[in-house]
Amino acid sequence: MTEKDLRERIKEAAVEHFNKNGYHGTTIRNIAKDVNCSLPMIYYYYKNKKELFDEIIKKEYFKILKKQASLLKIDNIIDFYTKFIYELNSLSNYDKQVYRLGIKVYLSFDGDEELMDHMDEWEKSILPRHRELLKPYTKNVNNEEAIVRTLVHLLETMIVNIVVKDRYLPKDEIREEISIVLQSCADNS
Amino acid sequence: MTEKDLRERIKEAAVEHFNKNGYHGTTIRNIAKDVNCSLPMIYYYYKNKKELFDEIIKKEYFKILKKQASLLKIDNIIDFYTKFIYELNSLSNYDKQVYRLGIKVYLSFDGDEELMDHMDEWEKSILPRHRELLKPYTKNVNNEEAIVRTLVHLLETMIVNIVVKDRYLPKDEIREEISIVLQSCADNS
DNA sequence: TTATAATAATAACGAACGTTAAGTAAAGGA
DNA sequence: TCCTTTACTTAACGTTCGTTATTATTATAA
Repeated sequence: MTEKDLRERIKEAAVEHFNKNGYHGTTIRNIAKDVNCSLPMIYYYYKNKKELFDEIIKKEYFKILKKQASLLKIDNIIDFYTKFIYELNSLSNYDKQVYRLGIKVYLSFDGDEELMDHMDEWEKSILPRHRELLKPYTKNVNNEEAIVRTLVHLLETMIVNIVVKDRYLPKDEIREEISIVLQSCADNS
Repeated sequence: MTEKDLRERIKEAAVEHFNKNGYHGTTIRNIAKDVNCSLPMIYYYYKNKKELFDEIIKKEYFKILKKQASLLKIDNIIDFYTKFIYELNSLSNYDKQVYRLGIKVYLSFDGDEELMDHMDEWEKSILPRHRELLKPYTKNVNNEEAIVRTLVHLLETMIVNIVVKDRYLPKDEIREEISIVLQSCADNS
């Protein structure tokens, strides 16, 4: 009911609606009804519908990505990646929905080109980051690049399964799959 | 201009619009403008917007999936999966867009629950089908299930890359990644 | 030729959309 | 006390949406 409160509640309801019905399927009226406020209050806190959507992607989504990326404490590389994926399972419902929305924009299923460009920047940093992480373990291997690519591809699918399809992935299944890809260099760890 | 023609042209324009703007972002008026016909002509051939969308998914999308699935002519398993993915690159533009739309529904990014259920049926058949395909090659291996799962996950990402993100995946990159996952049982081939 | 069916367009319907103008209620500082 | 700012509502705006009633044109078959 008080100041900051309502603004936040609007954003949370917006995430839910954008998630369920997409940008065009979401109406300001439905959001207002959900948070039990009048329609113009949304325009009181956000310039318009697009700004509300953009704030969710640009602030909330990237906040989650960066938090995930800062989890770096590696001893065993397979443990690390297993944990990296497994912890997505226990993301809060809100974070999961924001993540889902972000993936939707990333796959150009929603949002606009400007947001897409924003994401491309991030994506370009993914492969090099994992290559760096894996460097100590791939130095005795001749297909380093392919292994990094395969791993990143595998991680992507698991992320989609957990976040987008909202499935629970057991820790040992995650570990098994990562091990299969990294088995050729895991001996060096 | 003649009978069957217009109906088909409407569907093709619809695929493009649903793809670009989602179900709610697509308007009958825009489709009509694209095919250069009057607005009610779309209602002449399709009951309403939803039926137009449903026909694309239920008929066109599954047609593509089934065509893909019938490609079974295996001698070498890695060759087979490489070809299976590689040929997605040369899908026609229309087929690619339909495929993309289907994935969108499959990820519950568009469409409704009824369509989702339709897809779940199909998805349940995927893992067993690949397990069957791989059976001759995994009999001397103790983690058969994990390998099948990993492979299917990897295939999914590659499909998304080609069809959804519209990227070209070179044949040798595809083969490399599949080989990494299947290396433990490829010796038996 | 005439009747019938298929293919098309014009114009409009009510409903819902994003957005805003105008005003109210409460709170805080001068 | 009065004034300004903040938080909020009612009511409406212009537009666009999905959809349809009505009518015109063309093709086919009798």
